[in-house]
Amino acid sequence: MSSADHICIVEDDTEIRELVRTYIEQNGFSVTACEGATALDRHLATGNPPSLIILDLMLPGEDGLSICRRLRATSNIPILMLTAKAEDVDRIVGLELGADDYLTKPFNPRELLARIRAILRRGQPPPPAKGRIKVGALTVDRLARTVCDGSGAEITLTSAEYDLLECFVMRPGRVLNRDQLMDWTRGREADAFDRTIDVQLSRLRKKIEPAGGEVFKTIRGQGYMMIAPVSAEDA
Amino acid sequence: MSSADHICIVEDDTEIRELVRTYIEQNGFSVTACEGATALDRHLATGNPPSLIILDLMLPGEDGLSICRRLRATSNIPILMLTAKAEDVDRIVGLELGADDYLTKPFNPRELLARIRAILRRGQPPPPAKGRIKVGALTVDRLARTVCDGSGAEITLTSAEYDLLECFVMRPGRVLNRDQLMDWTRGREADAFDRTIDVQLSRLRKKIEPAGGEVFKTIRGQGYMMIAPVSAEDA
DNA sequence: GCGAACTGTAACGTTTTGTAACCGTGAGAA
DNA sequence: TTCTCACGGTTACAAAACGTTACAGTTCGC
Repeated sequence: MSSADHICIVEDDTEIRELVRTYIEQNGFSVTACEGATALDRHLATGNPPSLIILDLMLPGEDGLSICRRLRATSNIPILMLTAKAEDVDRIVGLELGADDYLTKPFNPRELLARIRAILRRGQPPPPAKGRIKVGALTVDRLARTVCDGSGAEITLTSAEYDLLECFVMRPGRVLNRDQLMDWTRGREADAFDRTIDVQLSRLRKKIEPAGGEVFKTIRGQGYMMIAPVSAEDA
Repeated sequence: MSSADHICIVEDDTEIRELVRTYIEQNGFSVTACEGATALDRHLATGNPPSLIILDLMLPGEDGLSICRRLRATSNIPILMLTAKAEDVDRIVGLELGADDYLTKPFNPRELLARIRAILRRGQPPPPAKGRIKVGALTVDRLARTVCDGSGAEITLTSAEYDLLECFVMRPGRVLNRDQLMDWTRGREADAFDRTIDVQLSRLRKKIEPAGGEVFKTIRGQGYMMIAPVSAEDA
């Protein structure tokens, strides 16, 4: 989640709206507050889409359900629904319409923040556990355990190299430390001066970065992160 | 994916269970909803295996990880795991216990449907059925215990070679270690420095890979995996 | 009993991997 | 700024795992 994440809140009750705005601004997000559908549309029309929309269910004029349905027809911006009553119908309908999460009022602001973060962390839907995944210019096939470059030619990786790559592919955009990587690839702890992961990552880089551009970023003192954009390949 | 695809959902929370059931039924699947491991086992015992099992990670009694591991010992039915916490994803993907995909709650039903379809489209593991099975360019006839290449010409395998091949055909996409293979083909344990399986697999490769392309992948330190796509041959 | 085919064991060559060593780089201190 | 030092990148080498071949024991049909 970048520090510049922008959140849009659509809520008619001024008090709640400003409360939420203040709270999440204090926590490092930039916020646009909208009173209703019209203001939201105006904001979206600026061509600067938010990372997340918080949408009240009950609104004068066009209600949250309708807005949600309308947004979903054209966009995938995550939506967090607010509902006044914890009625099953609302939950069902809300989720069916494509909201990513919901919260019933009154809610704890920290709960709200936690859910915002959870949604943003999920970010783009995680890659499928099996099947083909695009990583920058590369294509990773989890069934065949192979990697191909942009032209479709296979890049031959050893078992250990592939295992390491897969760790990152399954957790894009996260910093993974050496202990975790050791655990996932070898199933054992890394002792203090173990450089195994560094060496393997060096070997992996040498093979795939000529074809895939910069794939890994080293986070000094912490570990490594895959920065190439990841998406499920649609057949 | 046939229109009669049957899906089994194992989830203790009644609300989510029924929500999912309703949603995927509306989208053309038939559904069996199970409250826990016991109900699932009962359903599987009917001898009418589902095309896919949706499995909640957190269950009272036997949990999802355990069920998944247990199912994988004997079957290839695709499994989609549901987890409440993003951290659990590490357990699912890290522990390699054979789930085909996963989704974190709360999830968007459209996302769920997309993943169900993706898994079924991959058409992963076909029935451990008798009859003819296509393995990449090859055709394996389990009744006659024969293998033919793309042109229909028979590739003569010895008995041990065929047995070994069949182990993989019955469990495509899974890593099989030497102990398992030894047990299934010879019915005995492999002792520490037994290279029997390696030699047989080498002989098998030499015979079938010229005709079938790359069929087996060596997973260093673990065993072998069949990566050629497998499907039941339609008559 | 004989020969051919099959299979397990041992041996040898190749590839992969962990360890150690060396060097470059960047961040913080002086 | 320069110095220092911890950290990470890379290479070299030895050990481990794997692929393959040769050979000898076994089985099976005749």
